[in-house]
Amino acid sequence: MPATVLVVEDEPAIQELIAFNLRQAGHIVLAAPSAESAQHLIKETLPDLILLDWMLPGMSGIDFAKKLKNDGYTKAIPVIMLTARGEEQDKVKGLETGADDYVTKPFSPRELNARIKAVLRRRAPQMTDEMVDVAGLALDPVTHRVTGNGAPVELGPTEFRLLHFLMTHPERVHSRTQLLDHVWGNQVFVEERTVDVHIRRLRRALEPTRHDALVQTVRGAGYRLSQR
Amino acid sequence: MPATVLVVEDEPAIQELIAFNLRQAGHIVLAAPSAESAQHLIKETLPDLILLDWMLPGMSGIDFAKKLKNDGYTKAIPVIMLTARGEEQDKVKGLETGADDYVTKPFSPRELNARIKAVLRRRAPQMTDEMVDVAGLALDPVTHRVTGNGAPVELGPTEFRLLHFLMTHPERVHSRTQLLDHVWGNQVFVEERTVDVHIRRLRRALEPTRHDALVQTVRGAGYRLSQR
DNA sequence: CGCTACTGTGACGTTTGCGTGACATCCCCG
DNA sequence: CGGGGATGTCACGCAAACGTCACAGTAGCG
Repeated sequence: MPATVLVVEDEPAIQELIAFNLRQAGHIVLAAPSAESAQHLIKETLPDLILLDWMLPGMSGIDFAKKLKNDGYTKAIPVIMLTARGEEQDKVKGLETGADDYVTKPFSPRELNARIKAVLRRRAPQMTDEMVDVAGLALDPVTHRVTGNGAPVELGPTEFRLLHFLMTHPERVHSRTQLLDHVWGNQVFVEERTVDVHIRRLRRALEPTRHDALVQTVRGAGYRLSQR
Repeated sequence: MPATVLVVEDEPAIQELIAFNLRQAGHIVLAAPSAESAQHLIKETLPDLILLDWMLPGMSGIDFAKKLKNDGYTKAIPVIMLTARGEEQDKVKGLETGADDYVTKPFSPRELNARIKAVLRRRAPQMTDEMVDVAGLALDPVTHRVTGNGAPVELGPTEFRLLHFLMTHPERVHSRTQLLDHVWGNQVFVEERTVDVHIRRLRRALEPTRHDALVQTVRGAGYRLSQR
């Protein structure tokens, strides 16, 4: 899970250290030496997380966090405070301002990464998890099981997501592009023909119970899941 | 009797205080500062109990409780309200919304723990302390013993909690993240792959009685305890 | 009836996720 | 303080899953 992280830190040495570790962990790192430059970057790039130094020149980290809160950003963007001392008072203050967590310097890279992961995890959206049933074909996102007239159906992860999407949007024709967006995620680049192959694999898995007929091809347009 | 408790409280100081006491009492604590984040956590982790602040930013505790009731959650998950004043009116309102108990701030840790114990006992007699049995694999939380077809099974503490959680939530697929939340508690920061290793150790311990086949891998999703 | 554009299908090389053993560290108890 | 169990992390290897291609098959149209 690569994330875009904005590091607001005036000390170049620490800045570099943090950035290096984050990049090692696969994150995309944006750096801002001051609160002012940070504000611009936030508006422009909407990072997934902000690492905010407790002490900043001009405007203190705590004031900056308050400002972010007023602007409505902290609701969307988690903030982790970096503080030099581990005093309880600082912790409480930091959390009061809307920070989601805090880390005391010096910190280990592992701890920082772990906390970042944990904070991001809390914000991650989730998909609907209700059972879907179409013409005897049943899919349960919770148990991750698919049955055709009661008999178990074996599917790979991608086939599962593909079927889930089709079943939650039946009758409607989906272009290959749309399917790539919804099933693969719009950040990935894969050939459109890849969809064909997965449709094929899905159909094959549904063959034993004749449910493969539900997956219909609409020439020149895409695919559709019929309800009958 | 360890239980998973979700604390919905926006005040960090009180949040910390409650969490500390609950962990002392052996509970696993999940924290949410707002109603929104709480909703996500509830769906993800299905806590055994919810401690709900009366006053919350954005949505009041009472509204949130109503929402939970409409979603059908309060039938399964007990709710204890935290209210600042002990006025009779609040109590009535709170209980009307489906809360199972209420505690007035400030409260003593002892009182809170007692009420938690009472609510869990009253509301969910089968949940925490009862024996669990799945396909000849029996786990007794009270004696802390596990047997496969009568033969004793040796487990470490973590493996025991892991198996207990899986057995009390069978069939359902749990992501590594969810397992970390439930079995480890979200205050610890460990790698997700650690779950794999403990699954491995659990399987090895269950091998002699062939019960290791119950612990199934769902590629790209997580793990599941099959009932067959 | 034949041409063309589009889709089905099998095969193949690559990637990714998971299982597994080994190792370092921590913590408890003697 | 030292020894042993429990735990977290790492590295390696394998197998499932994936994406892509080539070619066969089919539908639609003039």
